[in-house]
Amino acid sequence: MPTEREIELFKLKAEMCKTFSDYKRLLIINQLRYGEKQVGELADILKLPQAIVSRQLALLRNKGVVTPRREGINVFYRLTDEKIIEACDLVHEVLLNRLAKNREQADRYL
Amino acid sequence: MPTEREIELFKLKAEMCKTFSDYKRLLIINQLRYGEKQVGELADILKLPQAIVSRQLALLRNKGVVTPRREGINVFYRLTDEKIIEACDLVHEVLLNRLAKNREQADRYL
DNA sequence: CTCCATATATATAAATAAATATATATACAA
DNA sequence: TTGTATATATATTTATTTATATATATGGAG
Repeated sequence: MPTEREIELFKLKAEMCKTFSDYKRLLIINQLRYGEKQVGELADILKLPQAIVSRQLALLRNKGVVTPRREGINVFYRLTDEKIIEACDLVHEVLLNRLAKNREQADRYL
Repeated sequence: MPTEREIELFKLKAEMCKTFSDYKRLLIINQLRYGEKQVGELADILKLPQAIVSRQLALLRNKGVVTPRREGINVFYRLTDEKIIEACDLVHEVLLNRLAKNREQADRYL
């Protein structure tokens, strides 16, 4: 049985993972892979309304996933920790493995 | 701008990440770190009702995160891919970094 | 300094999805 | 058929997403 403290940590982890549970946020994170980008720039690239991008960035920001930097009228966002990309890439691999397995399974019925 | 196919992949990734966005499911995943466990065993260890554990396992199973193995009356669950643990550990590190930063920040105001 | 334009953030309401508790169903072995 | 382990259904509560509108922050012109 986990201790209270462990449970608290798992709750924090769950909250961080929750920020990865929306594809638009994953798209945003992916855009920040190679460096910082402005809010409007993200909205343009992803063809999403500014308010949506800003809202999602706020969520990511509150959970410490991204960090803003204001430069005059613009705000640049970057990933707070590069390990976030590593984690996303691992999930990508797991997903591909799973899809490959499904494919195999499907093939057996052809 | 991402392609339709890319967006589909990100949606699948988001769905998988969504399974990590609940602390009970993270507790379950953590229990499976070193090998398979039965449903009732998990319920006992985590002090959760059987129906809840079974339901959460069903979610994880549907997204390919865990795999069941029936042995008579019992069902053993294991992680489908060990990379899941690596990903969770990365999130753990990111979280610790973040907490450390907050601590630093807090210290500056003491 | 005031007014305006631009970039970003937030508030709110409506729609949608998820979690929980409780009850019930299924699967298997004796 | 009975007991044990696991799974599912449903209703209720609670949280999340989206769209729309509005607010704030900053820099520049006059």
